Parts: sequence; C-alpha cells; structure tokens
Amino acid sequence: MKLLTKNTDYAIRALIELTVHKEEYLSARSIANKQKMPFQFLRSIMQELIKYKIVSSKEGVKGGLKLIADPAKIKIVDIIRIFQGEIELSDCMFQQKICENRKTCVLRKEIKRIEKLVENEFGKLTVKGLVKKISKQEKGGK
Amino acid sequence: MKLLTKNTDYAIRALIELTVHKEEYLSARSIANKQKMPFQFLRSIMQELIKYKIVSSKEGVKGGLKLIADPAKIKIVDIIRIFQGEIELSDCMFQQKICENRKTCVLRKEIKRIEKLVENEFGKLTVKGLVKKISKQEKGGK
DNA sequence: ATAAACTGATGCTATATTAGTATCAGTTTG
DNA sequence: CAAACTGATACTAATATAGCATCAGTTTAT
Repeated sequence: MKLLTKNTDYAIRALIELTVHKEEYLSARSIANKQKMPFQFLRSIMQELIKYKIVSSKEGVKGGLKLIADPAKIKIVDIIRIFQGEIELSDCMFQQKICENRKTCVLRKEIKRIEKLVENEFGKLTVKGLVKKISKQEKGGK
Repeated sequence: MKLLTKNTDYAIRALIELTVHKEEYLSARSIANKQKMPFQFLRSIMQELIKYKIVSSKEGVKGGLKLIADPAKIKIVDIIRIFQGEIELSDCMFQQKICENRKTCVLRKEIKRIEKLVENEFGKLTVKGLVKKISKQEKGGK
C-alpha cells in the first residue's frame, strides 16, 4: 500500500523547494537537479500546479516557477487530491441497487472511517508545516 | 487512493461468509455466487488463505472451504498484508546514502506516522468484529 | 463404474495505473 | 540570435491489478 504516488511526492518536494526560495523563480531543471527528480516528469507536474494556481510561471531565460499560494494554506491533502483523486473506494456501490449483500457493507463503513482518518491527517499537514519541521531538524540534531 | 484491493476485499467477504457458516464446507462456487465475485479469482484467493492456514479445504463433491482460524483473531490488517504486502512506502531511502536531500525526509516521517495509524486501525478490526456488526445492523435498522 | 461437483496447481490474458520521455512551438534575456 | 526557459501535447514503458482457462486428481451419489 502506497499512500503517495511519485507525482504527489515530487510535487510536495518541489513545493518545499519553492517555499524555501520564495519570491524567486526557480527553473524546473534546477529543482529537478536538486531534488533528483526526472526533469520532464517534474515539468508535467508543475504544469498541473500552475493550473491550480498554486505556482505561477515565467517563460524565457531567467524564467521558471514561483510559489503564489500561501504555503501555510497548501495542505498535503490538496496535493494528493490533485494527483491521486479523492481518498475513497473507487467502485463501492453500497446503499444502491447493485450491491445486494448489504451485510458486508459494514466493511465499507469501516474503510470509509479509516479513509476519513487518513484524509484528516493529511489535511493537518501543510507545506509550510513541513518546511518548519525541516528547519527545526537542521538546527537541532547533528 | 484505494486502501483495499479486490483480492483483499473478496477475501474478507469470503471469510465473513465462512464465519457465518462455521463448521460447514462451502464451495468456492457458492461463495462466489452469493457474494457476486468472479469464481476463478475467488478460487485463487482462497488458495492463498489455505496456505496461511486461515481456511482448510476438502476436495470432491460436498467438499469446499472451511474456516480453521479463530475469526476473532483474524485481523483485517493480516489479510491486507497477505494480498497487498506491508503498509509502507515502496522506495523510501531515507536515512541511507541514496537520499541526500535529507531535508525532505520530514515528509517521509509524516507519511510513516500516518501509515502506522492506518495499520493500527486495520489491526483493531477482525473478521469476527465485522460479523458482529453485521448482525447488530440486521437486528437494528429496518 | 462413472458422472458431477469439487479442489490443486499453474500459467495465461486483459486492463488500468503509474512513471517517465520526447518534441515542437513560443518567450525572454544577454 | 543563441541559450535557457515554459506551453502544449502526445507518446512509451513498466508495473500492478483483476480475472480467466485448463488439466489433473478427489470425493460422493447413483
């Protein structure tokens, strides 16, 4: 079981990078190099984040990506939703006609409950929160 | 994001069925019909459960599957582990040499934490527990 | 004794998801 | 005007998920 796919993962790392260098334009290439991500893949990921107005871009030499959303308001669950869709069972048909064995839907309820929990946890995490923890870690332990 | 894959899901439903009809041999075909699962797929799933000594089988006419494990001790997390492997990031290389950007490993820690949470929740659920909830539901609601 | 209903073992196919690549057009800067 | 960038788009590769088919052997009822 994987909670995060690569695109979500890379997106978050890129956002962390952009938060650290706020106000600056960082090129996809430099981010990819620094965080060791596949360049073209990162580019397609960034285009998504642009669509969602989380980052903006500037073309040409000295262009690149810049954070426009408030990192304190970018929840990890938002990024997950963008790249992995809703946290939910894909083909659960409980309560409707199809699933006649309503009995086993108890299982569904439990899964839903746990999904909500996960959603909630990822909702509490923000990009800013992560950045803060990183800087603490760097100051603290050797 | 899907917490359970089909094989895990079918396995749990089959175990519920076997718990309800404990001591009896139920054929894979009858379980598949009742719970509307693909017959051959269910068969391969049951073979796994046999390997893990959760159910036993009897060949021939009137043969089938029977629960041998205590349903109160079959945790849902066990079934997940059988069919989906450990709940963990597949390719996290934090703390080791490969991941040099140790900064972002803060993300890893958080994910690990949430994974543990999920694991723990699924560890609290047992087949028996689900069966109990089902029977309550049947008595209760209209 | 034999047909029908079953599992054992095994190997295959189909589909979807995930991960990543490539290319061409256009923009900006030195 | 070349180099360093993004926009748009389409493609490929790898892996995981879901499911099917087949043959061999076992048990039971008739």
